[in-house]
Amino acid sequence: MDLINDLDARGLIHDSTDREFLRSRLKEKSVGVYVGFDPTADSLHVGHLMGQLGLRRFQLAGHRPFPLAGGATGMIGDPSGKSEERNLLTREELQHNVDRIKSQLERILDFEPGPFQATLVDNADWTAGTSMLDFLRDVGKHLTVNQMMAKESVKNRLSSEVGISYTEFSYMLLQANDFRHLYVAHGVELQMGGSDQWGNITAGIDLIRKSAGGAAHGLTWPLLLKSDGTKFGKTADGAVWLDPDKTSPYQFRQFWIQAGDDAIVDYLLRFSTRPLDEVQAVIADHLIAPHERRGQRALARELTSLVHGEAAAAAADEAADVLFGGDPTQASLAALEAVAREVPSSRMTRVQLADVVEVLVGADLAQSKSDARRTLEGAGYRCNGSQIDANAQLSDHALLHGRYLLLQRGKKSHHLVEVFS
RNA sequence: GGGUCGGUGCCCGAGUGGCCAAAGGGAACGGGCUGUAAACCCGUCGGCAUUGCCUUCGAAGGUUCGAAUCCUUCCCGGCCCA
Repeated sequence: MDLINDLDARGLIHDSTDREFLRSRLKEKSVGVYVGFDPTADSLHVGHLMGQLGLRRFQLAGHRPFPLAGGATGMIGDPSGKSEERNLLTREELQHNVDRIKSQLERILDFEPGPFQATLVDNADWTAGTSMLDFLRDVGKHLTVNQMMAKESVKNRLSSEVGISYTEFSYMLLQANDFRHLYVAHGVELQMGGSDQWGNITAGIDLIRKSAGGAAHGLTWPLLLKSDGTKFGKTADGAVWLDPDKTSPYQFRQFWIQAGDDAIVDYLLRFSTRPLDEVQAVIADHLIAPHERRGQRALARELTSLVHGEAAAAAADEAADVLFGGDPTQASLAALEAVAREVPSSRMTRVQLADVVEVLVGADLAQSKSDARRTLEGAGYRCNGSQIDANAQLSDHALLHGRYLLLQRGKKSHHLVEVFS
């Protein structure tokens, strides 16, 4: 099966330029392909995974990926998919974000020298030094305002009350210029992105045709929405980040584990980089017994391993076994040490255990003492797996392996206390 | 600038002098059921405290024994007029 059919079967093609032409082009040579990532935060999140994995699929199929960090475009702000004008980041914030994101982009692709090696680029490198006059002559001249206003992203904002600033209106030109630069400098002839990027991509294709006399291609994937229509990748706690300091490998794993049955089949197809027939086997296996969530487990393991490494993924699995699987008092020391790495923990003396309410607040398992008391009242806490009440003496519980107490609020909040004397 | 309506707890939204920490709904959290799901049922949902106390109803003052509720000034938003 060729790459285009593979992407299509996975539901990853929303729109593309001439598909047959693209298909034959991808067959005849190793194509340079780029995806841009905007440095609006100091970490990428699961939403960006789609772009990173898209590049990975191309690399695995023998093409050359160019992840792009938007050091220049981030200065402006992409109006696509945004209903309001964005606030500009300071240069310092932006530089910080670009640095952090670059290191994340380096994880998923292969940068070792070779015929299909990935190349990380930053559009600030070829944009920052360009003068306004040069830009207007070299880029602006080739695209008409008429075309620009016809793009969906611009049209939406023109008809809304908030309008669009000249700055954001210009964003498209910068992105078009990026595409042309990569086309000329590295032979990149395909740009990919979410479906909201279609207008920006075609602007680049136009620019390349008019000013460089070349044929470039575009491909977009459907933007992922949750079944309730809200943005994918946002949980009640906020975004699910790729940065382990912002979202731990354990939490990252849990995000996928907790995917609903209605979504997981789609997620497997779109996020797994395993061969399609293997993915389909996983799906078939999953559908036999959805309640066992084999699909969720498989995808969680694959992605956690990809983003955080195999060791962290294994530790996260092990920690989850202890937290959700069974009796903590039966857990091995190694498993508890895995838990200690993945859930919040603290060290306390035996004496500090005396006041249950204080301990729960201190462990961040209650917002206030009142909250702790109320939740105790409602049998919401467990210590080492057994429910406790307001009169509980934590020191009565045997320490796990002579060291730990595992506190739990409800089913999903945990805290490990290491007790020393 | 003139007029008018409004600003209440995470959100929406009742409340027009004491019975108001403030109805109701949603979100959230906990319990039950379950599959670490959905739906559903139950409970909690300002803080501190073992009957009580403290801080909240845009802000600051004032009236009153007592104010989210009345008065004054200010700030912010909607609508209408200029």
